[in-house]
Amino acid sequence: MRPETHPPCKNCTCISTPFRFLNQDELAYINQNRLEIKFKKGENLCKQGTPASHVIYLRSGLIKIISEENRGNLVLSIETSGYFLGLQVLFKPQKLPFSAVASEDTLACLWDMNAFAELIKRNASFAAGMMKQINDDINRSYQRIATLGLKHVHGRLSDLLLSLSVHVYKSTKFTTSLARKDMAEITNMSPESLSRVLKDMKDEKLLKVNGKSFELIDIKALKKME
Amino acid sequence: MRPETHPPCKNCTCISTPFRFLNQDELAYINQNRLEIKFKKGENLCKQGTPASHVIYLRSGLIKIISEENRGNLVLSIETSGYFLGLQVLFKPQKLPFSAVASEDTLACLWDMNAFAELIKRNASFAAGMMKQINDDINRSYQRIATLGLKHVHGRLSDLLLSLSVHVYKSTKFTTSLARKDMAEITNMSPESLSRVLKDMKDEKLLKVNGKSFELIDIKALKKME
DNA sequence: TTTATTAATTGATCTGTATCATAATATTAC
DNA sequence: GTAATATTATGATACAGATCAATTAATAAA
Repeated sequence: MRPETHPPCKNCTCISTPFRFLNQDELAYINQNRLEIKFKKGENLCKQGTPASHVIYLRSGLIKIISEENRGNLVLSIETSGYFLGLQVLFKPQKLPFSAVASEDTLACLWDMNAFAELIKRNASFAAGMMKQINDDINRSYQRIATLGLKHVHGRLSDLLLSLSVHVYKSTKFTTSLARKDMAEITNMSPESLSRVLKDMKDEKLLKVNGKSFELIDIKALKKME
Repeated sequence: MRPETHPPCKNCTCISTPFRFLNQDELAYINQNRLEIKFKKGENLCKQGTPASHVIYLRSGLIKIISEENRGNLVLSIETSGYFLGLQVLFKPQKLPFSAVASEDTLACLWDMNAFAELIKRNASFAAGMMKQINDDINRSYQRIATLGLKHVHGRLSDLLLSLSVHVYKSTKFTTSLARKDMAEITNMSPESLSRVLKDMKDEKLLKVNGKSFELIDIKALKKME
């Protein structure tokens, strides 16, 4: 990862986020504690077990948040531009309970976590805005618990494809940087199962696949998959 | 559920929570918007699909937060006294994405959610304190994703027993109100599997069981279960 | 108490998905 | 271009855990 030249926070696109509640002084303060970093595909944005040092705003790219356990790793969520990574551990001084890894090249802003926490304690509107962000997280994480706990491989893959379509690539037709192995990891199934399920879906004309290019055809049926 | 007589917030035990950051006026304000309710075992504290109306503080008892899906219900978490239910949907005006059901008789304080949100937007320390509560939630929910996704039945039951021991009953020896069926639901396995796994654990002398009374013997081994 | 009802256990079988093995395809190196 | 390597797909088998069926134990009712 390497530093970049960058516009100050007050001119940044992320101003559309809870940052809009900050005044000029506060923006200047947080900008002083900011780094802009490019993470290459495969690089860690943060590492489980280390202390949290920054709140990381994703300007572009794709990351996975993973839990590293004895039995293996499990993808907790995938996130793309507009995401604030690290809010989950604000005011929790322990070691990070998760890692984050770039699934494709990712451009990010890093703010010192203490400075960030300071702003939250000074500006309640900013705090409320960030709380909303965290609540998006927790609700998606609840959704993921339900998906992993209740749905079979077909339903889990449907969920991923719909999520990529709606939240990441914003089109029913998209080309992903994710390998089959990555998709298998995210859906918590073996790559072999992923191949088979994808074949089933092609056969049932729910979608078209060509390598890493996907086109979702029967969205309604995909949503109903269990 | 029925109303109860109660001391005002300023004299309440929950004053040890982020409520300590509230001044007398703020405490009076939130107390005006408070109800104290007893939920009987089996009753809903809130229902998925309805609008969120209150933040609910658990003073005693045990509840489960569940996601109700086509395929069935899945337990997202179990919570006991000291828990704030509903923070997850603060500033998110949509319908509740989960239900909460009392697993045993539960005594709770309900605050009007709008009044609660108002306080957060006025008092940043209170906001930060509540953010910490939410972050406890999200981290436990990450943990649950990992458990459900990676561990087999033995590991999942170990996790439940350890969690009951540490967080709920605060002893290695406890008598639970949960039926086997409840425990099976929480660990996302069939009641038959639960019986078998429990038998295995007894045979391996990891714990003692007598009806609903448990004594955890080999904690270290239980923690290692996968 | 005895009976009725529900909850928990145990056994037999079935099923979804992982794993292992192999083949086909795509990508990279030369 | 061809060879080497990595990725993806397909087939055969194995296994964890669900489901179905039957039994036993516990609780509630008479």
